[in-house]
Amino acid sequence: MEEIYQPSKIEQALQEYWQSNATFEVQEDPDKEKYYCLCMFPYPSGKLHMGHVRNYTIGDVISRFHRMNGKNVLQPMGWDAFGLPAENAAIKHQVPPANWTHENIDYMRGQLQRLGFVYDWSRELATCEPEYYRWEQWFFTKLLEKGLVYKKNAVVNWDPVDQTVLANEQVIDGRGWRSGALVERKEIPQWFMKITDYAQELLDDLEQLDQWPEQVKTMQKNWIGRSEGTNLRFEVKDHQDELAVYTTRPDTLLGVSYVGIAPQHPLATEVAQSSEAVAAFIQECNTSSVAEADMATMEKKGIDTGLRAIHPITQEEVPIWVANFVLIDYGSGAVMAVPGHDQRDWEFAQKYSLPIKQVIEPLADSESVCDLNESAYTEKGILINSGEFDGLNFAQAFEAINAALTERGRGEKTVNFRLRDWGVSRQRYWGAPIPVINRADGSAVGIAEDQLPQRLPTDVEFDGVGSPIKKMPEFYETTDPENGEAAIFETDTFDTFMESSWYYARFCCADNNEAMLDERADYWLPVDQYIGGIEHAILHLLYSRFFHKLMRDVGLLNSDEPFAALLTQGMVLKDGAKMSKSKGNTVDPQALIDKYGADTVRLFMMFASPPEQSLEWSDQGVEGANRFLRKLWRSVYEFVSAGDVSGEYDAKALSSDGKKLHAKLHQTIKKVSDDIERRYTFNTAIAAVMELLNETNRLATNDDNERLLVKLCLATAVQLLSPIVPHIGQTLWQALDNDSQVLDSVWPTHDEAALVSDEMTIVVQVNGKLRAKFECATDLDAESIKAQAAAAVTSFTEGKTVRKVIYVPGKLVNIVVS
RNA sequence: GCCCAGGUGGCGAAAUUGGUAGACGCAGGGGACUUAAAAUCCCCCGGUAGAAAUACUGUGCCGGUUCGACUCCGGCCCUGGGCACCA
Repeated sequence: MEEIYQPSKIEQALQEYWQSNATFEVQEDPDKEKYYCLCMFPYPSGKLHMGHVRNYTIGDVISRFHRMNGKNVLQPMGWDAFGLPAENAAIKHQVPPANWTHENIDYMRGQLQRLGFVYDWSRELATCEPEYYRWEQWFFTKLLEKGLVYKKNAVVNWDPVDQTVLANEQVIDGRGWRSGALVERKEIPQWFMKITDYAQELLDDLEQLDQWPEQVKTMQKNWIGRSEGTNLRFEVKDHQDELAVYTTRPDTLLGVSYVGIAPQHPLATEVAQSSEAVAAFIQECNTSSVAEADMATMEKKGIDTGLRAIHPITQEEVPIWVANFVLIDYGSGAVMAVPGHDQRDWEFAQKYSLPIKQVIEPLADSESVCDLNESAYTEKGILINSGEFDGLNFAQAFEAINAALTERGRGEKTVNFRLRDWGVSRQRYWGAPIPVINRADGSAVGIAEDQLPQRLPTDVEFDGVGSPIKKMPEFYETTDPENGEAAIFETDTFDTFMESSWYYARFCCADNNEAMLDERADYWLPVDQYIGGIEHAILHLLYSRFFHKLMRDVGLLNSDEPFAALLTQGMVLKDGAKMSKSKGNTVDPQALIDKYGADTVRLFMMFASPPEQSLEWSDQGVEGANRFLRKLWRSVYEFVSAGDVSGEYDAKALSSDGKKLHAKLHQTIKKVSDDIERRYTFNTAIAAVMELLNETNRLATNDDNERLLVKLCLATAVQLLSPIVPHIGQTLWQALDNDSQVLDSVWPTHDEAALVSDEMTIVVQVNGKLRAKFECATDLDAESIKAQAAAAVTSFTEGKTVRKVIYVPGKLVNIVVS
């Protein structure tokens, strides 16, 4: 073995060995316990960033760990290859998006291999390949047949100068990012997936996901937003249409003083035809971005339509206002406003001098006060000023008012979801073509299975203004398959979340050109461990869960959920800010790999913080990680140089220090196993091995029995670290007499008997403050321990009365005095 | 604005079930080795007072529960993630 640790001399050879031996190519084996470990696949943006390195190191460590624990481990890798950045790069560098994407994939694949990640490359896929997206197109036509997708109008950000649709991120301060023109809202026909049909199941099944972080489940639950309330319909004075609203607070119905409708509401559109003021207001509302965050923070404004709604209970007339904060996509696009008991309604009423009426008073035992001059009273309470409903509490009023509305035919109890259907149409080029034919009459039909894939042309002129395929008659011109009349292929492409919603399943059978999925999917799924950024907590993970249920219901799968366990990693920061090109604070992983080797980079990533927290980049921390690896190498080198020993040691014959090290070894095995498998706290696992190595090096011995102990400690340290630092792990494992792949070795198990100590430390507190500690025999009785504790702190208890003595067995005694 | 996290030494962090706050590492200080440097090894290292023993104090802020709170509860401040066309 070499005296000095030189990663450049060991890493490449091992990577080539893993590659050429297809170390991580796996087959379905019903006799072995399977373990499917998956990291969120990367968008091929050019080169790996630190977030990728962190994500894939975590996945590689977990995969290697479970492999050493005897499981049939699948760890695949692919490319989320469609998306906006390829189009931007195409404009900037005058290169077609497909070429740019493929070059990036080739470069990044090499980087992943250079980091020592072991994937089953035989399953590699890229979503921009027709072999992949054809199945997505096929699946979409199946859903179309089943009525689970439909077309409707929806608003987009429209750049009037570039004549193009903008993504939310392309709208900067209300203006198009390239043209600088004020963005307009524009309604265009788009395809939607009926995720709302699955809202209840998506909510209910969160309960099965006991290995998901609570915060992610809470976010999804709130996103789905199930509420129980009332659908009610106001008559509109001198008008034939009814105005439907949804409310979760029917108990406040008698406090309604106006009704708010969205600017896009049909009633608003109608009034605008005869009212210039209303038309102008709606026009103003149509020059804001469609992003909800912008909607929620903008100044609340409105205008009276002049129309009057008839209150369903009192028959009073209340004004109908167009309000910019009412969302057309939520509920019915209209709200009943109760300024007394809703803060937003209250502010709006204050601004426009609308009546504020109290209909709820605080419960008798409530500490809150109702002062409608200050703010709305939003808590639930007892009804007042509500006629026959006076005196009822929330639950009683909820039932009584619903009953009254039902009796009058003006409303009913209902369940509502905040979740909206998923719009999947994008007016962009670099995506999977939506596989439909649009007929002249506006109807659409799915492309027949034998005509798929509907290929995206890749030899295109790309000028960035609109999608090239929208200007290519040779792409879109076709005929109606039923009557032969002229028709056109859809030129919109899919939202890229479509591709990332099912790739995890395709990895199970990526080579199947006859079907989207086959029986192998049921062997591997669900994914046992999914790992990715917290920023995907809602959209990607919810869409994937939805897609899984769709695939199940089309008969492609037999499980309900795609990901059994989820680990959400935090961001990589530098100087307290997220590493990003725009902030100019990125660190190129490649330069570090070249300087220190892959193991150092992997070790630093895992040691700097636990995976769910953000990770603060530190050049000195990387240096420290490298220093530890050199120390590990030197420890093994010095041991090996001093001559080999073989056999097993006799634990009973060890010195006192030897016995302590023997106990430390088993504590470390126990802790590291638990830290990796259950807690995912790789940082504390590494710290534990550091402690073991420090103690091992401290045991100076020439005794052969103790040298055997040292050898086992070193070999175990190497083995426990090998999932994290596989190159040095393999090299040192061999140096310590093991003629095998450490990856094929059996993960060590601890001996419970070795953990039992005959001494323990008792902490003594007086009134909860630490005052003394002492060592005693483990089997000493409680009374003796209390007595010894009392004797140790007499200077603090003298002259005082002992009120209480608390003894936490094996840990501490707290003496309460006064 | 709404939903979800996080806040502990000079820095990254640890404390797993309410029981010794700061493990492990980085930076810094002192020492050993060396002609010298690097590398390596040893010691110190939250703050205040003290020669020291030790005492007081300390986990974003204010309050509460408890024998005991980084940990639980209420209120606030700040930072980050998401908000449906970035991925």
